[in-house]
Amino acid sequence: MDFLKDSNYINQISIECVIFGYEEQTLKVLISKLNFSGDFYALQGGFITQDEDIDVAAKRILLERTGLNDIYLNQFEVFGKANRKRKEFIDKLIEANSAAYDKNIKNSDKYLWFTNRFISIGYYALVDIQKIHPKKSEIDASIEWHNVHSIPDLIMDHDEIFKHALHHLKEDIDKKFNAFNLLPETFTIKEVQDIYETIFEREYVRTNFQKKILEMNVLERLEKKFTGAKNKAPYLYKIKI
Amino acid sequence: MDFLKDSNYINQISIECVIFGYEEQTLKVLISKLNFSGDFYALQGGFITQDEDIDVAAKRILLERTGLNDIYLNQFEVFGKANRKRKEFIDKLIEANSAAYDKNIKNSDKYLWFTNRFISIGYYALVDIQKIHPKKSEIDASIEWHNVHSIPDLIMDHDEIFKHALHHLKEDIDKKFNAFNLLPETFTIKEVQDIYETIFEREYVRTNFQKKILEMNVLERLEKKFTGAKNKAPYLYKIKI
DNA sequence: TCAAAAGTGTTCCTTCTACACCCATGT
DNA sequence: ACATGGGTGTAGAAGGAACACTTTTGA
Repeated sequence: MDFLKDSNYINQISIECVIFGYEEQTLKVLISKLNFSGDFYALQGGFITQDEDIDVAAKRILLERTGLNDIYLNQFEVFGKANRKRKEFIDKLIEANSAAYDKNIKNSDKYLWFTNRFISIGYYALVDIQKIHPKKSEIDASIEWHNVHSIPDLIMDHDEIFKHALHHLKEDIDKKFNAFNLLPETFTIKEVQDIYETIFEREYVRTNFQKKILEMNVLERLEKKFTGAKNKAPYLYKIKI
Repeated sequence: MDFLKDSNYINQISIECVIFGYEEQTLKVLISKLNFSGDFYALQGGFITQDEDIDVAAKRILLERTGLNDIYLNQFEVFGKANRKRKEFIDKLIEANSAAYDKNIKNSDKYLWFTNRFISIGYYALVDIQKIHPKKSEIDASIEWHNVHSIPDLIMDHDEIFKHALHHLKEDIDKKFNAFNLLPETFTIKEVQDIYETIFEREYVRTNFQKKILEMNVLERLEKKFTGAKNKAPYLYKIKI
């Protein structure tokens, strides 16, 4: 936790990123297991330095965890209840790891900084799982993709933040044409349909779905994709610039 | 500006409220003229105390300015550019009011606190203009309703905040059925139509508009409203609980 | 009984949905 | 040739827009 020394973070504000990825008909979210005894799972969070736009801070956090710079990102909500403190969680963590900490930790600057009331700005990100190699931060024991339907209990109000992120994703997806960000640069309509069916947990009629997507007029048709399967090769598409 | 002494505000976070009202076919916004030489106009802002939910802080700010407690409120966006500082504005203000301040003000705690970088949480509120009597805060010279099409230049990025608020209002209005909050408890469909036509700057066919609103199924029909006009009395409606 | 505005019903047109049909591909 | 899945066209259903018609009110 020595990163506090070097940096010049704004007090009492954090960013929480809900990073969504898609793979094998499954919508997934990137969750860290913290590097302490006890099962502590968390979203990807971080802080904002004094000379950093909040959007830039969010991108930095994403870069640290995914290695990618140009990730699709959406600020969706601020979580600002007065009782939003890490105190309860940090105390539990210290208790579960009592061997590692001396008794005076609760008087330390770090402890006070961390257990203060925090306001969190929620972002959700959409990434192509194939393109990234999740990299744990210094406080993570591991960082892994979890099916959105089977995530572990998360610390603090991260469960709520996650649920709200998913809700906003569903609301935005047709308005902002952003589902394509879950796919590689080029993709077939079928792949888009799979994503929609996964996210909205319903089926779409193939032929109508095709029209709906193409009528959005945001895709550019490229060459055909020959997969070796014994059927007509589908066209590849990419997002129009 | 002595309020800083008493309170225990969170540093570097503020709330900015865009308060919309409706009157005489006009959408209006409540803007303060600050109590200093030079024409400084601003949205309704404030800070968050350490033990206060952000939504509660926004409500408190609204209560201070309008006297109303149960105002419709929507958090719509966070403004967090690194260069969001009041410094430029405060310096201009001090210059325009140099007689009132001694040379050392720029070393004062107040000056440092205020000119720091701030992250603002944007809320918009919808109120019935008839119900409130705008009350200026201690730094206001006056507080007045302005037609959204002719607001004065605002300080800092308040122009941008206002524009984004209006944009979000338009997006939300059908989704959240919130236009009714601009009206008294009971109202006629015609009054709702006037609001829609004002906000979206287009006309609606009366008969179809009536159906659209009633089919939302959020209104309860009450008795008729006899105005004395020589025409059929329209029904009054109120929002279903 | 007339003018003005509210409320209801009907027709027309656009859009969405379901499905039939044809096309390309590899075995 | 044929099984498989992609792409296009079309008829029917649903939803929205335009407008005619009826009702209510006060003069």
